[in-house]
Amino acid sequence: VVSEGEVGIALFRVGDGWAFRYRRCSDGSRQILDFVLPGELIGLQAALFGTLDHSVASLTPLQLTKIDGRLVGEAFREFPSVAERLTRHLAAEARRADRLMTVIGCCNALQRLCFLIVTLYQRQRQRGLVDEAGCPFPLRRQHVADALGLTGAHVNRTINRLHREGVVALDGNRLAILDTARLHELAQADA
Amino acid sequence: VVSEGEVGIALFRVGDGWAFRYRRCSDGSRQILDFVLPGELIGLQAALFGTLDHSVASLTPLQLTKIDGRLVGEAFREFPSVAERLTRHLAAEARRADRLMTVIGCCNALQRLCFLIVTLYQRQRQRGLVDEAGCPFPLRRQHVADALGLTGAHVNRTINRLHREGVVALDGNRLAILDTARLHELAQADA
DNA sequence: CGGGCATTTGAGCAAGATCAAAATGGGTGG
DNA sequence: CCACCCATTTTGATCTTGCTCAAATGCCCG
Repeated sequence: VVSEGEVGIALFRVGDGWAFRYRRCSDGSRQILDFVLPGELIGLQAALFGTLDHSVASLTPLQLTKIDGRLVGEAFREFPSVAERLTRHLAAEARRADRLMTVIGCCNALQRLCFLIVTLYQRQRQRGLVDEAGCPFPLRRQHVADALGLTGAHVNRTINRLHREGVVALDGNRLAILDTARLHELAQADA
Repeated sequence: VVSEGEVGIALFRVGDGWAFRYRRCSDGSRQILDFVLPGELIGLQAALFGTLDHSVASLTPLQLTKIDGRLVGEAFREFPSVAERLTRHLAAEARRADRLMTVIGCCNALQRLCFLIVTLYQRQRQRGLVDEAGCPFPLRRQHVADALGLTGAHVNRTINRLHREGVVALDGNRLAILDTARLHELAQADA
């Protein structure tokens, strides 16, 4: 719903809703690189480079605020604190990418899944989006699969297993964590 | 030979030699996140955050220049063009991470290997490190495996296959590309 | 009620892992 | 110059995880 393109200096702030950044392989398969949560930015790379080497799509309806990308260049000259914050944001994304890559490269399906659940939960908790009933989780099986380098069928089996064992409950668009200790133990592959 | 730590605001420039950034999983396996070529920086994340969430190790003897990480903070205030260049460097690393993650998540062993060979070759060509006999390639089989999410044994079989088919020659510490067209065709999984 | 999409499930398959052993192949000290 | 040592590469046999493909089920919404 948002963009799939390559060009432009558009920068957006997501006021509300979820999106994700992804790349397609030559065989059509998709790798989801990161999820964009409410309050985060889309297109920072474009503002810096003039091109985006990935695509962005929405997971839920988005409420976007457009920011003129040329302001980014100016920020470096006139608002150093803004520039520094942008740079930190970039570095935080890079850290998430490093962690996800490590999990995809080193871990089995169960560990990957637990990692994704834990990180999405924690990112939402930091923003106060978690309540006692859990938190939003608007991903379909296929999104989970494409984020973790698995197939939808196998993700489904693995989720069901976690459910059967009483670790998490993932129904429709909500996530509830039932056994935090066990979940973290399984996801510990990160740091 | 360099660092494995977590703290410090040290920033280094690699004058000569190769290094790599990596993370370890709980089971001891290693994911190589990126390679650091001559002329590049180590520890930019540390300079921005005060911590590094990955480790760095050398692949060949390194000649390092230490830079005071506090200068980075100052750069934002006083040398906007330097700050902007640092930010671009960070964004370039992020792009490489996105590409590598996509290949690991979506591609088979042969495609992953070709991708790595192509990207390391091209990065060296940009720096004029390639001659008619090929270019340096100081990675052991295990480094290739850990960068691509494979095992050393399987990397070896795949490299031998590429060699047998006359696509590349990887002996000791040098890489020679014999059939550029075929190699790129196999590596096309990127963009 | 019906169409379309997502989830679920099964059976069979295959790419790559695992484990261990054998073969290289430099580098080094004698 | 040679013999030895250690790391790396190479190879084989076997196994497992996760993939593939397809069918069945369920669900939402018009």
